[in-house]
Amino acid sequence: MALNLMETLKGYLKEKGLKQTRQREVIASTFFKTDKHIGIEELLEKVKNIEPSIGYVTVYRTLLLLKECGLAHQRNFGDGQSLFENAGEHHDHMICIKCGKIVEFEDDRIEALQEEVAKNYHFKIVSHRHEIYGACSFCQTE
Amino acid sequence: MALNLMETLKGYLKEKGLKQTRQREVIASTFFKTDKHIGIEELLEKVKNIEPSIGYVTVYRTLLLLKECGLAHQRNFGDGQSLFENAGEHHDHMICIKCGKIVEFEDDRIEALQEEVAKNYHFKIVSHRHEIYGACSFCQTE
DNA sequence: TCTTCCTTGAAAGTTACTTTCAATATAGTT
DNA sequence: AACTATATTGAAAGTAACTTTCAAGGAAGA
Ligand SMILES: [Mn+2]
Ligand SMILES: [Mn+2]
Ligand SMILES: [Zn+2]
Ligand SMILES: [Zn+2]
Repeated sequence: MALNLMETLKGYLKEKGLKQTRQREVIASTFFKTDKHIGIEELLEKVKNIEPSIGYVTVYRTLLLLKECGLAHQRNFGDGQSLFENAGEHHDHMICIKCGKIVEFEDDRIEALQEEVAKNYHFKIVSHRHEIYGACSFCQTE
Repeated sequence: MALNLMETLKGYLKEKGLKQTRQREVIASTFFKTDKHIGIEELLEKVKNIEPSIGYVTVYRTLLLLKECGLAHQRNFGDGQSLFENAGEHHDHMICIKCGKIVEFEDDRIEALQEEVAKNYHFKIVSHRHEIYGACSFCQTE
């Protein structure tokens, strides 16, 4: 999988006249191996273990690049910082306001009703976000 | 309506040992008269027409106060700044990414399905946000 | 190898708040 | 009305999380 993703990235770079670099290789491959929602600083810590000279800005720019070529999604769950995740099937999120746990969900019935609502207002959907905030199963017994 | 709202605010102030001031009166009454989603700067401009000496910070703090006593909701539609609106029936939003128009919607079926999803994950809902981004009816003919 | 254009990291800049602080304004008590 | 304790205000300073700038260094086609 990660190999495929890297190939996709390389194809995009070539197509846009951009260059392959050690930094992009390290940052992207580390990101592709991550299976959760990760912030810039946190990803920076990981890549620094491999290549200590890499800076915040390069991680930031590489994540924007991955987003641009459709390999990453940027999320904002209200705590002020962006989290990135590997692109995949569409889904929405439930966020625990006590422990920060993020649970992904997807419900085709909700998606369909959403389409219906938009249609009623002659509104053409480009994207959406549906976030549920509350207490996860572990955090309910205070 | 606005009178009732002002009374509610005054009750809250008294209850918390806070004070009634000319600034709070002007800011709150101006806000209560606003029927759209309004930013701090924009509300500041309005109140300055009545009381030019009022500053940004007082508007900011008063909006937090209104939020605290349940008379205002704070929204973030992704453009970086907060918008406030008078509290009322729960609803979600569709935001036009071309002209910025905000359309409110509410669908009990979606709300119910959302409850169902949360229940499946043993997740206790505290709040949620469901935002649809796209083109409003006016902005579809580019 | 040459040369052009891209990339990098540090530092500076930006935005939208958020906090601090000294002066001033409430409002309950004489 | 005067007194007093506490809250409020506005200007200015501080913060957080990016975002842009720029000079030095690194790809990659010729
Ligand atoms: Mn996700
Ligand atoms: Mn609304
Ligand atoms: Zn939790
Ligand atoms: Zn529009």
